[in-house]
Amino acid sequence: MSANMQSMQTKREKTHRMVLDAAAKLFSEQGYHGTSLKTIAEAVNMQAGSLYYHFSSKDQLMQDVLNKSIYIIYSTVKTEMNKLDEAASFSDKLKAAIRGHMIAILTYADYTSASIRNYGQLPDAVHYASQPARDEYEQFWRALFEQAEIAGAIRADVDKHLLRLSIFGSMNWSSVWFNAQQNTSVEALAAAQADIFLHGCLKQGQNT
Amino acid sequence: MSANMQSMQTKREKTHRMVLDAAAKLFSEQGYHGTSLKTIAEAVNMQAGSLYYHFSSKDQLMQDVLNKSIYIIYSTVKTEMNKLDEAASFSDKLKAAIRGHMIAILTYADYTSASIRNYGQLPDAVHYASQPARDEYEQFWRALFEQAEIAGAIRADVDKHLLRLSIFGSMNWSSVWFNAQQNTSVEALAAAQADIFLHGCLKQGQNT
DNA sequence: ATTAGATTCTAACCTTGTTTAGAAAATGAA
DNA sequence: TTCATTTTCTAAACAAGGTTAGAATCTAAT
Repeated sequence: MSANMQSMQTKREKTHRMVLDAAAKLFSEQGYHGTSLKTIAEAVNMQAGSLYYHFSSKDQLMQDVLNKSIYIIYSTVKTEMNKLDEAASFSDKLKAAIRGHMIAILTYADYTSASIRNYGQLPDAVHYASQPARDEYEQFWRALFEQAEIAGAIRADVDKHLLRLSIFGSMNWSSVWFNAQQNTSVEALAAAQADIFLHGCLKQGQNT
Repeated sequence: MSANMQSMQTKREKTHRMVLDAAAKLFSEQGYHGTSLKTIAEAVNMQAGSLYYHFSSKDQLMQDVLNKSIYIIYSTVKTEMNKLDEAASFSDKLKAAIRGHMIAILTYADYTSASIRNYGQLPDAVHYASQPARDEYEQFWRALFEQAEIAGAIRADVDKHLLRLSIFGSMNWSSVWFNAQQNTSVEALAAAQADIFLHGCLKQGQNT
């Protein structure tokens, strides 16, 4: 083993990641059941059987994609939240959370889209394995809205439950239509998305 | 053939519909590739091979589910739009369109969810076959927003393209989490959904 | 009850998919 | 170069899926 192996990745780690990346991309494009190990192997110039040196099963492969996806999203959101002042308003906090979620989704579209688009269509074991991480992330958003309610920032007649699900729906669906080449920057998109949810689309005063 | 066959369904039609319903439900729950013909057949107490008396292939079955889904959504939206006065405001029109789309999605969740959740994960031939109908429906929404822009109803700084995609994302995602038993009425949900997009969630004047 | 037509079943075909075990090849330190 | 270790391939096992042809069954009008 060479001396400078401590900081750089071993071949094993590099290949492991290449396979995971290819799997994420294919799972997002063709779905879990629609993607065969042969297809994944071809994407990294290998034979299907060889994948088993890196992963114990197809389920395990999907599970790793899911976990990485959830980790990426949550940690990006945390990072954006941590940039805020102590005295940040709810509006700022919500914008930051949306920005983080959007950045994660659009920057790592293969992973996040693989996670979102296969939600509910996976073998039970795979689904359950990623449930705790998903629950924890959902809890973060619930808390954010509770906090906003206490602060009196949100209109009282807005259903917080629906609001959260609406925002999630919009953000997650963007992983389907977003095109890195032809669209504006991720930052701008995130800001526009937040703006719609905070202020709506009608001109002020227009109500009928 | 009995005499009163003109108004009632033949056995063939009844079974055809039962199979289609079962397929829609399973495609929505487990995805197109995750659902086998054997599973669909079991759901209607038949053998897999028997399905071929009613459908020429699995692809054809999915195509019929897609077409029915798009038809249901678009025609429900048209119905809601037609209830409006000549002089209806853009706000009213958008509310009506959202109401129609939501009613369709939540009332026929098996079909619409099968369509939405398998979007982009289907064999090319199946995908392309339903593209024209989808395009036509999308065109309806584009026109609605253009109309609104001309009327000056929408804030000028809102990207209409993003707005449309956001609304679609929220509405479509509701087919995943909606639970007919535990949730409030479809009408109420649709109204709340529209309200969020028209006015946002912030209290008036609250801007930072 | 008979019989033609409609509907479903049975049994196979062929392909494809996941997985495994052992052989083969590649790697890199001594 | 040598050799132990890591990595990949080959080949097969085994299950499951879509599809088809023909037999069997059911249905309803006569």
